[in-house]
Amino acid sequence: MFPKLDPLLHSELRLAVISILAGVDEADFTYLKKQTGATSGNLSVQIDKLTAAGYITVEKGFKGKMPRTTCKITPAGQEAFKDYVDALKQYLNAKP
Amino acid sequence: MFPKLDPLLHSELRLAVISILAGVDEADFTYLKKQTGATSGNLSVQIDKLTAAGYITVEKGFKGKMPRTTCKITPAGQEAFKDYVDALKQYLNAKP
DNA sequence: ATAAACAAGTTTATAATATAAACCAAATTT
DNA sequence: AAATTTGGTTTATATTATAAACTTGTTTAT
Repeated sequence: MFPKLDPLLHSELRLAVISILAGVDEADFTYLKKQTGATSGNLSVQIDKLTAAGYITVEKGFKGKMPRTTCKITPAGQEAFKDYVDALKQYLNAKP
Repeated sequence: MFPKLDPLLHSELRLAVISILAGVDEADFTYLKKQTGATSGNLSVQIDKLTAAGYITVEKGFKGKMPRTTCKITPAGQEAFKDYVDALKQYLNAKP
C-alpha cells in the first residue's frame, strides 16, 4: 500500500536538484544554488550524495579562470526519480 | 520556484498517516500500524508530532477492556496536507 | 604592489529527525 | 498462576539536514 520512498530523493534539496536536472541537459553549481536557494555547503553535500548514488555525474572544469562544477543526471537518476514520483503518488491519493 | 515543503509532512511515516486519515473519518492506532507497517514506537512518536502540530487529534478510550487510541485529522491537517501536495507538485514537474 | 572583497566550493560541527530497542501495564490464553 | 499477547510509551541510537567556518584562487580598488 505504501511503497518505500527512496531516502536519497526524499530530501527537499536533493529532490529539487534532481528535479531541475531531469528537465535540462546539464546545470552548474552556481545555477543550482540560485534556483534552489540553498547554501553552498548544503548543496555541495547533497551533490556528493547524489553522485555517490550514481544519480548524477559531476564534471569539474574552468570557465575562464574560475572553477566550474557541472552536474548532469544519469539514466539511473532518471529512473530513480520516476520511481520516486510513482511511489509518492500512492501516498497522495490513498483513498481506502 | 521551489516552495518550502512542510517538514512535518515531509516524513515517510507521518505522510502515510495523514494520507490515511485524510481519506477516512477516523482510524485507530492498530489500524494505522497495520496499514503503514511501522513499529509501534515510531508510530507513537509521529502521532505525537502530528498532534502537537494540530494536524490530528487523538482520543483515548477503551474497546471492551482494551485500550484504544483513535486518530482523526483536523481541518488544519487537511489544509496542510493539501498545501503539501500542491507544493510537491512544483518539484515533480519542474521543466524550466 | 598590496589589501580588500568576491567567487566557488569543501570540510567540519551542530542541530534535528527518524527509527529501533527496551520497557510497561493490563488483558488474555494455556 | 505462568506465559503470552495487546496496545502502547520512553529512551537511546543512528542518520540526516543544515549551517558555520574554512580554503583556494580571482578580481577590484588603493
